Amino acid sequence: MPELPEVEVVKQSLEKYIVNKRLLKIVVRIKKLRFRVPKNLSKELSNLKILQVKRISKYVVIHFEYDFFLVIHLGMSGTLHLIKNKDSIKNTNLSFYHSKNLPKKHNHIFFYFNEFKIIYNDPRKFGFIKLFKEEKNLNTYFSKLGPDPFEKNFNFTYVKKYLLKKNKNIKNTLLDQNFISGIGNIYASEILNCSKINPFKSSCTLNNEEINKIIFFTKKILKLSIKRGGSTINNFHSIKGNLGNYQKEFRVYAKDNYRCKNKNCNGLIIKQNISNRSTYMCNICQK
DNA sequence: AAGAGGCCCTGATAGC
DNA sequence: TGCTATCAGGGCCTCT
Repeated sequence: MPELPEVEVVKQSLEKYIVNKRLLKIVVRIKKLRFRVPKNLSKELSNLKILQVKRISKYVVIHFEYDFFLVIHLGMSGTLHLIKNKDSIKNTNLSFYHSKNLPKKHNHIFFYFNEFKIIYNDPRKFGFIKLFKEEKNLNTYFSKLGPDPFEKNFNFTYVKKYLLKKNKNIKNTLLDQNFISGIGNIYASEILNCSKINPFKSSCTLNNEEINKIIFFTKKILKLSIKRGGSTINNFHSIKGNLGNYQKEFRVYAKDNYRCKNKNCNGLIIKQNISNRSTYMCNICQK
C-alpha cells in the first residue's frame, strides 16, 4: 500500500483524532511482524498523552509526552483502522470508519483510547513498530535517510551531486531511500514517465534538464496524490475508511498496452523488470 | 563498497 | 472446481 502520499494521508487523518488524547492501553495479538513488537509497549505508553503525529519518509511517528516516540511502518499491506466506541456514535455527526469494513483477519495491534480504538492490520506482516525514548535516538534511527521531497534540501545541487556518483539505473536510485525518502515502486514509474526518462538509464548520465524534470515531477506527482487521498490499489484508505483516488491518474503503473499520455507521444506503455520489480514505461518517449 | 538479488509473509488472480 | 505458479505498494541482509 504505502508510499509517501499514502502514509501522509494516514498521518493527517490520524492526527485529527489522537493529538492531545491519552492512550489507555495497547493490546498486541501478534508479536512477530517484520521485527518483533517491542516488549512492554503497553506498559511504557499507557496513560501518556500524544503531543504530535509526524511523517518521516514512509513512517508514521507518534510523539508522546515524556519523550517517547512510537514509529509505525505499514510495510506492503499494513492499514490503520479507527473504530469508534458504540456508545459514543450517537453523540457525533462525523462519519467514522464503519466496523463492517474492518478486515476479519490480521488485526495485530489494538490501541485503546477513551472513545475509540485504532487497529493495526497487516496481512503480509512486512510492517513493523519501534519505540524510541528521547528524540536523539529517533533521529539516529533515521539519520541515513535522504531528504523528504518537499524539503528545501531536495534541490538541484543535491540531486546532481548524488547522481554523479551513482552508476545504477535511475529507477533504482529513485527507490533508494538514502537518496530521497518516500518514493516507492508506483511513483518511481510515474515520475520517470512524466520526465520522459528511460528507467534503465544510468543515474550519473542524466543531464541538467533531466535532473530538473525529476525534481519538478516528483514534487508535483506526490503533492497531487496526497490531495487525492493517495492511491487505492488494494483497499488503501485513510483511517476513517475513505478510499484514495490517485490511482485514477496513473499514467503508466499497471497500464501496460495503454497509450502513453505524454503530449504528442503515440507510444505504448510496456512492462519491464528492474531488480525483480515491475517497471512501466513508454516505448517511444522514454527510449 | 556499491549494487544485485534473496527473503520475510499472505492473498488475489491467471492459467491449466 | 481445484490445483499450482506468479505477482503485489518495502526494506533489510548477504554475497560478490
